[in-house]
Amino acid sequence: MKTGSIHCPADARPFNLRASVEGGHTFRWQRDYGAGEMYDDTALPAYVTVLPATETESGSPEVVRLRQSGDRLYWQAEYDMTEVLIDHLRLDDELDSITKTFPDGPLMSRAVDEIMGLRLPNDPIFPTLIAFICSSQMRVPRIHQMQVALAETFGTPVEFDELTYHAFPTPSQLAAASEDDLRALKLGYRARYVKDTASLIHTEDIDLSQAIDLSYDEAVDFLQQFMGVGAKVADCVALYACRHLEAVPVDTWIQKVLESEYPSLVDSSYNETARAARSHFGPYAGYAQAYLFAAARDGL
DNA sequence: AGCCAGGCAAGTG
DNA sequence: CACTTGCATGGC
Repeated sequence: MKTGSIHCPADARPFNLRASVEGGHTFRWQRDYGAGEMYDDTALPAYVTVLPATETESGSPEVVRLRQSGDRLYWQAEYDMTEVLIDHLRLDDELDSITKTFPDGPLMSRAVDEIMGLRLPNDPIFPTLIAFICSSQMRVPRIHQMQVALAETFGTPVEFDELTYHAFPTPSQLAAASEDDLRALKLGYRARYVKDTASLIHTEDIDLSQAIDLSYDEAVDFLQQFMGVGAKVADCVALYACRHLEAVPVDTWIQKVLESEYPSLVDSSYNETARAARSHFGPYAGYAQAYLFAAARDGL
């Protein structure tokens, strides 16, 4: 096992790992109570994820543990994860410059003050697509719980530091599950959507990574071909996995924020409201959305 | 007990 | 196109 640390570049500070991985933007990280030695000098939790085989040098799923101490991130893995983590956690994003592009407003100012350091993820597309299909009419902790159940039931086990972790299932592994198998994991009516989406991607051998190279509009159209993916879920996947930072997913929380703080942006149709929000919040509108979402959920 | 949660698909007018 | 309805589950 290798260990190492990353110091955020001066122009990319600050960083808030907890806000970034527990805020509902990614469902891939779990608190890791097995990482005893990572708790030596701090009360902050350690986290663990399993990178999909498609994202690793080895071509196999790889475990990564992470803990923050000040501006430094400590990691444990089988090989050097510096570049992978800089990419996945967007550590090169210059948050000061990004937040300066947000329009002024009392709620926005409070949100940036309180939650500064939140970074959007660059997550793998398939797990993100499934997670946000599961997100419909669900609360953040239960969405996370479903992803853990999917990984532990259908994902490839990976040994690390004498413990067993599980990668998120591949399209092939999920396509092999029956709808009843998925309902047993308490996915409810989303079970059919997950089954259909995994099966389509597997049988047609669809390359999801093309959504990164498409324009935002094209990416959203591409993503909505999948069962259970409407405008809002497509916006989430575009933002959190396809690097389209202008996407503004308008969920019930953001809808309430817009109604109270930005009423002129609200329209009866989702697409018109989201378009108005993209236009108003600028090139990093997705980041603005993330700060407003966190502020709303924190009751600011 | 009822309402709501990071909505969506299918049906109708 | 706009609007309505059914859908699983669990916490408050």
